[in-house]
Amino acid sequence: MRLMALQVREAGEARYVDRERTAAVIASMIGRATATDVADLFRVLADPTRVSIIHALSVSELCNGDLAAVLEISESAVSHQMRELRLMKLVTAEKRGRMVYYRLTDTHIRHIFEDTLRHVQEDSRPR
Amino acid sequence: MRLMALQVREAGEARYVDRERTAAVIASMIGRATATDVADLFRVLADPTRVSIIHALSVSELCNGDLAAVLEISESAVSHQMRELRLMKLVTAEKRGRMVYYRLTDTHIRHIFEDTLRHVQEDSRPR
DNA sequence: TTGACACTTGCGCAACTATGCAAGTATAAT
DNA sequence: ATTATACTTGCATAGTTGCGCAAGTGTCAA
Repeated sequence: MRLMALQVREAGEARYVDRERTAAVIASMIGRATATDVADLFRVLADPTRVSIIHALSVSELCNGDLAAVLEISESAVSHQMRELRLMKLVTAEKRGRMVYYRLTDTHIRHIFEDTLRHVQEDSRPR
Repeated sequence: MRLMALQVREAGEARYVDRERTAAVIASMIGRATATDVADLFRVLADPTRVSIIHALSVSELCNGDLAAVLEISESAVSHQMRELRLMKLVTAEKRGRMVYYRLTDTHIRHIFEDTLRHVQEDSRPR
């Protein structure tokens, strides 16, 4: 015998809610902190400049000046972004002489990135 | 025999560039349009509210009001975000009566999302 | 030492984003 | 018809972001 509780609208309730469905959702809900952590991670990848930087570094380690030259943007812009990428642990910086060499941190973020790049390139093929 | 062109600094050049390394990077460079496409995709996932919405929809299809109740945010906020998610093809909307039911579009974005959520939850375990 | 080079950083601002509010549309109930 | 419900949307605004500029730090050369 199955419980029939499809839609019990209680009097005085502010808005209609499907209790059966929402109960399951609420049970497996992620916290606001977790949602923010996930969002922060994606946010680092959500800028064309950083996307280009990450792609370039997936080919070779590069110093700040190399990145600026390759991407044709200012060294300041690169430096600002590298700070963010370092803070979010997506790259590591190694100082050699007066240059700073950047390298991708070996995490699965790298795979997510390459995955998505491939996906986007496939999608825009038949255009 | 291997070409030795490690670092040829030309006089009057604005800034030092490692030509050997940058040549390889430039050859496989992605265009600005592609970088923007990738960034846009990540940008949709780069907000805690949208992260929560996507997670909720990965459990069950839900209408606007259900989402507002479950996430404890306004219906307006949900609606604004759903517009974006629809535009970016992450969800599909189906109108039934006066409700609009949202469902995740079945793409690999879904996998990227679940992958990353798992990753973040692992990372924050030993805290 | 003095100077050039490679990079970083604080400030500021233009551009963008998330969402509340209030008005609007579509559907259903009365 | 009127009214309630479920959702959407334009506008306004507080908050955020990317990066130019100019000054600052550390390293090497002369």
